[in-house]
Amino acid sequence: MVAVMQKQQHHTERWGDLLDDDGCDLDLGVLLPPPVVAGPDAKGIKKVIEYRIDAEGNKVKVTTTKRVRTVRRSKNAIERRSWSKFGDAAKEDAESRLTMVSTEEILFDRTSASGSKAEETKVDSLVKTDEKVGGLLMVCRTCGKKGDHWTSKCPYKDLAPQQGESSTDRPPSADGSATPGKGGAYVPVFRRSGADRSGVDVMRRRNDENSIRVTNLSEDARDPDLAELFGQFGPLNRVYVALDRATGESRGFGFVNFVHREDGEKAIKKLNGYGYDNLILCVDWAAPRPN
DNA sequence: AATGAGCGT
Repeated sequence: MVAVMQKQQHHTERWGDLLDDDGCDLDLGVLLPPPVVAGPDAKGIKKVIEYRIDAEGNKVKVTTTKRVRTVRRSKNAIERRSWSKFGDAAKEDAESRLTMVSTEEILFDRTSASGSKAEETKVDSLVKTDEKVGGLLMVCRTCGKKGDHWTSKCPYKDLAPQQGESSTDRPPSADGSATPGKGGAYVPVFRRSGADRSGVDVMRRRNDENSIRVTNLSEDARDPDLAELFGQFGPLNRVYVALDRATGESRGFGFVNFVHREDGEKAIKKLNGYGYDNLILCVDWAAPRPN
């Protein structure tokens, strides 16, 4: 709300006279009283009293009253202030070193990914050789099928026990073919005699379910940084910052897998929109990983 | 603006 409170007597000087040669109104400040600022008070009301010259050259007192936007922090932002420090800030005496003015010249150009054609061709031929050999040797350790798929591609691989567990249940048969059950029907490892059938410890599923995607990561945030930041909410299965394979630079996003989904929920609520390094994190559930 | 690796009988 701007109100012209009071017109004072007609000023004899004209705009042109008040301006210097460049048209700058440098002299105005001298001719007019300085503005007076009051508040904002408890209700956020701020008053400014200033003097101006209006279009007709009249000296005018202007009182401006407005409600000033109070600095409103999100509940999360307030709560974050009570967090214990992590990263560099956790180090003793770090406070004074965290923020500094750099005199370095900083270039923002990014080098393009390198990799020569010659190398690629070489790798290609190696892969072909491998496949020839692999075609003969490829026997899935989980289901015993030959020449069909690698162990890691086995449709039963998610049900396979952890390495070193119950693998002694059934030594490989003499002919080298692994683990067909009695009568020839396939018996998954976890159902074979002596195996723990509780389905709790033995079934090792790769848990990609509680996977969270973090984008807008700063260039120098790495796995341990994510682990530290997200680990505050609960145990993690995995932390991964996507790197450019050629340059090793961070691609600015990453993933975090929580053991418990609720912890993931909390992390998203608290960290989405959270400023980390110089950027505002974007945190949400990740889309399932493609094959 | 943006959705992840590698191991290899």
